[in-house]
Amino acid sequence: MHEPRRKSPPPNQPSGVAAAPRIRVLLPLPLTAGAYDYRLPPGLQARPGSFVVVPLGGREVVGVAWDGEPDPLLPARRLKDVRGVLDAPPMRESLRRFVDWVAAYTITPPGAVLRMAMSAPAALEPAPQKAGWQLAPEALREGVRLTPARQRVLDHLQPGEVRSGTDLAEAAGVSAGVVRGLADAGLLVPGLLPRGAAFPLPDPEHPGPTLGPDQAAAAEALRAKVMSGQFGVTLLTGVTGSGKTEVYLDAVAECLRQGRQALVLLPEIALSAQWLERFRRRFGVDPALWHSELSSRTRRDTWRAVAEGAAPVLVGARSALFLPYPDLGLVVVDEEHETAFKQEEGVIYHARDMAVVRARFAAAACVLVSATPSLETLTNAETGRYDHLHLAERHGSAGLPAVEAIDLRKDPPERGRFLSPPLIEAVKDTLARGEQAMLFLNRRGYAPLTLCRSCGHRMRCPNCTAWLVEHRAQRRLQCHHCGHAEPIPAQCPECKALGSLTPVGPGVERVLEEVQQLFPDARRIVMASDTIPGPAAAAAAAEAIATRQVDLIIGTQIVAKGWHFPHLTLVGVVDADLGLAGGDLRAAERTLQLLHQVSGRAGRAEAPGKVLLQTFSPDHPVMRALVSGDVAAFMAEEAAGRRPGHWPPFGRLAALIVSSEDEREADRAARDLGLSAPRAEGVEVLGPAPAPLALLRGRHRRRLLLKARRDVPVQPLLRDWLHRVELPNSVRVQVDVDPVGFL
DNA sequence: GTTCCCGAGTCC
DNA sequence: GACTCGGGAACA
Repeated sequence: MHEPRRKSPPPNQPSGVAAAPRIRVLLPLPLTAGAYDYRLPPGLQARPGSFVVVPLGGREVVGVAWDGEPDPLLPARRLKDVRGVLDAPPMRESLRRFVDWVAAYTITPPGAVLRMAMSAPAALEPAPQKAGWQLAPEALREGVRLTPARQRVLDHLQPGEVRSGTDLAEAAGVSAGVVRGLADAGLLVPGLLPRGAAFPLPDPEHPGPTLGPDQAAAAEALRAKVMSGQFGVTLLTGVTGSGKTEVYLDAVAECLRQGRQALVLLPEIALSAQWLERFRRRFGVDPALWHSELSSRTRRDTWRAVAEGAAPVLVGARSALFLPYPDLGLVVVDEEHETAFKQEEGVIYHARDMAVVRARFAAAACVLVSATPSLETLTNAETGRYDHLHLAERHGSAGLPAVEAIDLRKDPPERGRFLSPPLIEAVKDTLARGEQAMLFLNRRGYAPLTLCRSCGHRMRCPNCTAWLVEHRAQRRLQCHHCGHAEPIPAQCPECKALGSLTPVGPGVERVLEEVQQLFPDARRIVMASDTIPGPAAAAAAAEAIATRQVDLIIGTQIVAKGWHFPHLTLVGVVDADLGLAGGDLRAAERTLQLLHQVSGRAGRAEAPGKVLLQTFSPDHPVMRALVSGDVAAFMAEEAAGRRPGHWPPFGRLAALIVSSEDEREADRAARDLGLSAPRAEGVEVLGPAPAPLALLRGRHRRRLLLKARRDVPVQPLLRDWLHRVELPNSVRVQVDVDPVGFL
């Protein structure tokens, strides 16, 4: 660990008559009191945003000089001195205001939010300088005879220029040994590499793909938004395959011309190999990336490059919202309806909503992109808060796939099987034509439930309210909510019957097994989070499919992400009803979005696509909307259902999750919270009730739901409420403002 | 009497 | 989040 370079106060400064000024310092810790006050000793300069080193308890912590007035009532003897000011670009006002805003909105200590904005502490240290090679002085090189390889190396260096050995060897097309040899001969001498040149600059004028007429019109409108230099939100919609990405990349280009930075948020950055390929085609280089799996070194370099403005385009997961862009001009949220944008742990926030706020404080344009926008965003577009651009047609020659429902009551699969005769026929035809087919089932593993045939015992997780899922490849039963896994027992743990445990229901592994029997000659690939663990595997799978090394794709929801598989013409949804059960407010909306997205994988090139939905309720509004393609009508119906009860987006929700390892304590705490629930006009508290996962990772969970009219600010109510109730320390209360999903 | 471990409280 | 403090358990 390096000692950060910083300015320290000069020693033995005579203490003058005037008291040293005080400043507020926010520390990246979940301190409920917020910023602390410190004395700024003479000789140190700090303004809001400066990164400062301060004592806390017995240690030193890096924090940020914050806005606002220090508390004059705090006695001077309780104050400590700022120890130093770091030589790093100060945190901008737009980011400081964002941190405060997110903290207030999510009811989190501001320090906990600041921690997300200081996620690469090493970046605050000065960049270590790396060594490279430069030309030796002219005199030393005179009269030396050179091999062509050596000459090429020297030709790739300007006088005074420093390049790294590997970079130089690669540019000259020689081995590293040639560079080494030149150095040994004294023709190259060591030098220090310039800092911060790690990110190649995307070129907005790089020739990109040609846009179709309505793409061009939408791009023009977005460019105008960026050029205005003002905050504004635009919803960009269009059917899958209409080329929305190319349209917003054009806005990114405009942002670059303006000299500002652009941020693109993707729901699953690990699966975005094909997206990156499109970026490269448009700009000639790779963008800077940000996600949780970056190495600490890349993390540090990227954070610093962003802070210095050296990474003009950043593509990342939700945490990229908290990077220190000096002048953010555009924020794009692609697949804005995706629930992956909701952070469910720690600081609980929705990155799509926070992206809008981030853009507002930065005076940036914000673009929300989706083929199936959330009802929230759609409603904002309809009321005029957001502008709306729509691409009506698929780009190029591709048409929309034909969607049909297979009524499983009329066409049931064989006993113990999951593919119905019409779906099997369709797959057979597709393969016979030499085209690719995909079977979609949003369930990992072999079977979601394991049951004892003699006593009816069901294998469940000891830590969670969930069935254990059989994973046949590993011969284990796994819990998908905690880390629990156990071998498949030979006998029933309850009645001790031997060989009585039976898998019930399908998972992708079981569909694979069925497909192996039905189409033994088809080349198959399973795409699920456990078979595609990272970006490299995702890229390899996409490549194998695009180059027709695969005939049949069996996958969970990861196949729904924006892939472009030109030879895929049939998509079969094994269980279209999955996800509709359960009391979730958005179950129907989310199922529609997911199935629409999966359907969009079919027929993206010349050959027309076909989608078959296996369902027990072909008359369900979701199935009807998918078959007719009239998503707008479905969303209108959905809105009509939510408006009267003031359900989101026509009202506000906040969930309190009370949890404890002790079930009775959880119950008591939940009851106490229920008894002191806020009573106000337009506010209603539902519960307490067991949370849908009543037991999760060994904690018993109860849930209360606060529902309020749209015009009621819920944060003051929530803060008051939590203040009023004394709870034992073993009980944890999580506040989830605007909850999505059922956790 | 000594050591170790955990939960609670504090940090300006 | 990291540190200290203090009480109680476990040991000699």
